[in-house]
Amino acid sequence: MKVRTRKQEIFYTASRLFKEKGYTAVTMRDLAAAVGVKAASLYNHISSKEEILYEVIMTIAESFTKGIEEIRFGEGAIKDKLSLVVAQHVNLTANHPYGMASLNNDWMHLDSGKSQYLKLRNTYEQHFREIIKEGKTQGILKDIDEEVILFSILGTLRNLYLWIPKKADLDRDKLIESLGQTLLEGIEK
Amino acid sequence: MKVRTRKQEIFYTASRLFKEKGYTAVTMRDLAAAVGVKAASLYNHISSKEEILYEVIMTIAESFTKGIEEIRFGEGAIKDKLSLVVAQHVNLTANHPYGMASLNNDWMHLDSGKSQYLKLRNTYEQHFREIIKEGKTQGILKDIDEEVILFSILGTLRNLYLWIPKKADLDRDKLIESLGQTLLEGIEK
DNA sequence: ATTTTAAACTAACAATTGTTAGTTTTGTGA
DNA sequence: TCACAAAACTAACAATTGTTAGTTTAAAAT
Repeated sequence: MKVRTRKQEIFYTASRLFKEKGYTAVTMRDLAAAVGVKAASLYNHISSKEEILYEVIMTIAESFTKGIEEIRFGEGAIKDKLSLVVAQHVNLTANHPYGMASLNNDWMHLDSGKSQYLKLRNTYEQHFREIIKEGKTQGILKDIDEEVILFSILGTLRNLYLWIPKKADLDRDKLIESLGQTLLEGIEK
Repeated sequence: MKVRTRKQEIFYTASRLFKEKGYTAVTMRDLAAAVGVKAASLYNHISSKEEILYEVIMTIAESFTKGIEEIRFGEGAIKDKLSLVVAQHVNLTANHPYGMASLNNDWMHLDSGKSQYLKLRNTYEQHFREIIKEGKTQGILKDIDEEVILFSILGTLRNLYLWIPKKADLDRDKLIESLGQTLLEGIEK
């Protein structure tokens, strides 16, 4: 995440603080200090605290939904599509290591944007569900409750932001590979 | 979670609110209103807001760590132990549907209790890791990076609190069964 | 060099925060 | 019935919150 303008620096720094303490616990004075400025000065660049949250969350949420849409309607076998979903998650998380925390934990503090966000999330989950359904129809996936499959995979992927930073060593392609294997083929021999 | 005393009612109601909005965003006046009392009255039962968080989190955290310790050092095959870990997670989450949210998202707002909590969590993860290691040593588990296995399973389990309430229909034993299968054997045929 | 614009500052606001002090009500056992 | 303890209340506090107004400094454009 290359930072070009001051406004972007504010968004980025905010997302970092949001991850550490959560949106509500981060004050505008905290943020200002981290940026190296007085609280009031922030308002030369942004219009409200919530605007920051909105920007951080929606940017990522839109990428996710757009991405899975392309995967779902794209070419390729179901197994490959599932691998692509895992890969997209790893990549987006690696690109937005901080923002993912707000996406997961702070979306309820969105005001006007909350319904927008929930709509995107529902759409995302629906696309994912359809991919799984098709896999079951084709007889490629086991006959396990769809919701269990969906939330099992999604559960792991949603937590990626917590340990991707810690596992910087494990390179990205290896992670995509082994995580995909774990989630799709299981861990038992 | 049967509530017996007013104090327990406060803890329980608080954990419910904490799940909805997060610890920081819940005010003592919010909590008081939900309990049907004025904010100051809460202090006849508790000594601080943080005490509530501490109680909610530590009760559950201790159950987890104690539980996995028994599993790890108990009898039985590794595969069964892994299933037991999944089962314990489902059961504890079902028994503490709200508190799990704080355990996951609000522990950083613990003051004196934070290091205690982190110690419990590390111990938990370490026991889990050892079970996985033994599985690999015995040749029962695939040769996938331990950390990937650990956090993949744990990632899913940590999110259980978000959808167990929504899937009240899927009965508990079925959930343990299908979730265990998904996590351990994978979803591909 | 001068004007204009962008971005920092200081000071303050009204509202909200967790918490305390002191008082009144409620319920229980003697 | 009375006394006592538990638990509610009102009122207020000091600190902190997001935000605004007005001003000064720095940078860019003319």
